[in-house]
Amino acid sequence: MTLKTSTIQDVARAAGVSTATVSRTLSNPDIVSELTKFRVYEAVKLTGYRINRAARNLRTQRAHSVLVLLPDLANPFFSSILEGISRHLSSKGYSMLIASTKQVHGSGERLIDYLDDARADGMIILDGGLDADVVESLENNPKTKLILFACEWVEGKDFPSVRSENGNGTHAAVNHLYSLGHRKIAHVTGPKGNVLAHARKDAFIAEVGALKLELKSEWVIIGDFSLAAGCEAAKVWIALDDRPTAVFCASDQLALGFIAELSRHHFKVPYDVSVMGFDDIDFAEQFIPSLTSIRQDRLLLGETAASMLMERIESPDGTSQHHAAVVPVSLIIRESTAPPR
Amino acid sequence: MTLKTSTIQDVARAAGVSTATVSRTLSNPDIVSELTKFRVYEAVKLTGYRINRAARNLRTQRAHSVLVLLPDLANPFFSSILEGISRHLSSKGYSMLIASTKQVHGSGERLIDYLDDARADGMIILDGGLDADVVESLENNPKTKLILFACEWVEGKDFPSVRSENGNGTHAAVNHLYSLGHRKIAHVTGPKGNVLAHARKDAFIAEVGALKLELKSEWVIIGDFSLAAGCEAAKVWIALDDRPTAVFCASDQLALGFIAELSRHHFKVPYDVSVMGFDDIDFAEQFIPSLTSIRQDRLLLGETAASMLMERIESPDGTSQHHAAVVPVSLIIRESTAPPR
DNA sequence: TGCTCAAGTGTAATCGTTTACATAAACACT
DNA sequence: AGTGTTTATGTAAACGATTACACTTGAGCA
Repeated sequence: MTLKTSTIQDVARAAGVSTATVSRTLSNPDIVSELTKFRVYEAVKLTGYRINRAARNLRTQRAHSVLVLLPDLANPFFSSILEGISRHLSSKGYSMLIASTKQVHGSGERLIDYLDDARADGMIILDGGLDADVVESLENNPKTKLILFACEWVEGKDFPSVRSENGNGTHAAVNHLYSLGHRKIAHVTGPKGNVLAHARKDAFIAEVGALKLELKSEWVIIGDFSLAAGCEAAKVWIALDDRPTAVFCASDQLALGFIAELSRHHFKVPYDVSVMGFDDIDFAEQFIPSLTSIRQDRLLLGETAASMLMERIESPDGTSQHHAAVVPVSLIIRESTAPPR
Repeated sequence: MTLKTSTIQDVARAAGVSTATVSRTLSNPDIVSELTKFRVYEAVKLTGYRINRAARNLRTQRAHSVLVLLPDLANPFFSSILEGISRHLSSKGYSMLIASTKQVHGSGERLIDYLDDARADGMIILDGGLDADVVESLENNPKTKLILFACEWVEGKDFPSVRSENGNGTHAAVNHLYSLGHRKIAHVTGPKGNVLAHARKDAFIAEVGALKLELKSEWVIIGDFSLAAGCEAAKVWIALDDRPTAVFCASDQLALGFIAELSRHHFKVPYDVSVMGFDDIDFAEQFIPSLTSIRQDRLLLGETAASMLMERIESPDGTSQHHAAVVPVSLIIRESTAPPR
């Protein structure tokens, strides 16, 4: 075990060739003769050579890594997306850097620094709720082409993005409830200002309109995607004079909180009211009752995001690049929805 | 918006000083005169200079980043730990690289490469279930001092580590059930071969022995930390002739699956049986019934791990380093436990 | 005055790669 | 033989920072 790791010079010496040849053998073997290749490989084995990435990164002007930005690291919703991103990146020899927008902001760092200081070649942002000035700084940077939004996006801005079919999902949800016989359907929304919340709410209202269903304004309950907001929404529902027979929640967490709170007040799902969510998180299946939901393919979403970004990183002049991708969702029917009483 | 980012040379020129002075101003301002400092800062502003990390990393022989290895990226259990790690790292100007042991292994890469090729200065491993040959390669590397296990660890090996008080937690759990009046207590374990599962099981058996409680061998049910295993364990419990009145599960997911399955068979928790978990994940509070559990402070665990590792990275010769840390746990009493009928 | 010392700055080597350019050998063709 | 082309390799200049060392001042002091 040598303490000093060996360099390309050591390999060159051991193989009796120049460093250029070693480098070529390792990164572009086709242009090197068989005999030389053999010698170099042997020398690599002998010396235990590992390429020094810092040196390569400096010389190639590439960090060989991508930054993923989450609104909040502690939110389990993102873990599968990360898995998808990571899979694609590591298959291309790239590493995945992670940070939370909150934290970066709090520490006085600027997001764009990651690109400007050559720490990352591109970034995937999973947070549509960035401050306007931050978004502007991202837009005006020369490397703005290397920024991609996944899952969420920024309304009115033209960043490349990958998202789930929020409209189609909402369509499927409302129609599922409709076809069960529900005619009075409520909606619990995500947080005000969140693009997903708005997209789903708008789609909900459009869909209910298309089916010519009654929709009282108090049947659209403002929430924030969390369990706690689901509990609050349940209290609101309970207090209604004219209660909808079905509730479509903008997230599974909302739906689970909703059901939990109802249960504390001795309402039974789906007997007293049908409830469904959006996302199909792991717990949706195990909850009692198990939750009808719209499944987002978070793994695919992550993989798509990574592959779109890699395409941009590797094609220098942005020719024929995909600008937006939409990942399909599917309706998963479980126990929490049933025909109205 | 210049396309080419400016270098330290540009700043030096703009400030009318040498690159050495610019570098000193930025990294060691105390030794530079006030006037020069002012000039350099102005020049930095003027040029929009951002340090190039690749160049610095090469010159300083530091990656200024740490690798965190998870067994499985899609497991939400780890997200708070990551948050804790990330907080500490970014406060020190370090970045967080993430990979999953599965994936690294699958791609034919070796874990130790991250250290050997200067991609990371150290690593935090959250997976005690590495293959023996992988562990050996980590042990025999000259940089082995820069590897730290968090949460889980490898039995019989002497890597630095941070973990929760698994013994104390188990003690608190069993005594909570005992003090409610339970005398027949079952345990659903984590997966065979997992260090946490073993630690908790051993502590459970010891504790039950200390209280001189009866313990039939079929009251220790082998699980694997998952919701699904919890369901299976419930079926086993139902089939017992002599059913324990309380069940201590080695994870919250197990406990929730256990309760869900019982409910499908019309058993009521805590009326028919008390159930508790370990971890205190977010859902524990919202589940119906809400779950009594042992809370692990995952944020603190992450922060502690990061700070121990940073200490090792920054002290070159390993003087007076902490080798192991234990993070306290606490008993959170909720609805899923009650006196036996 | 002459000497020492400290403070502040500049010069240039260095980190370990990649790659443009030069060179040399081998081959094909007239 | 002379020429052009291809293939394989070497030489050396980058990439953009940090830092050991040398140098220039001016102050302090006998």
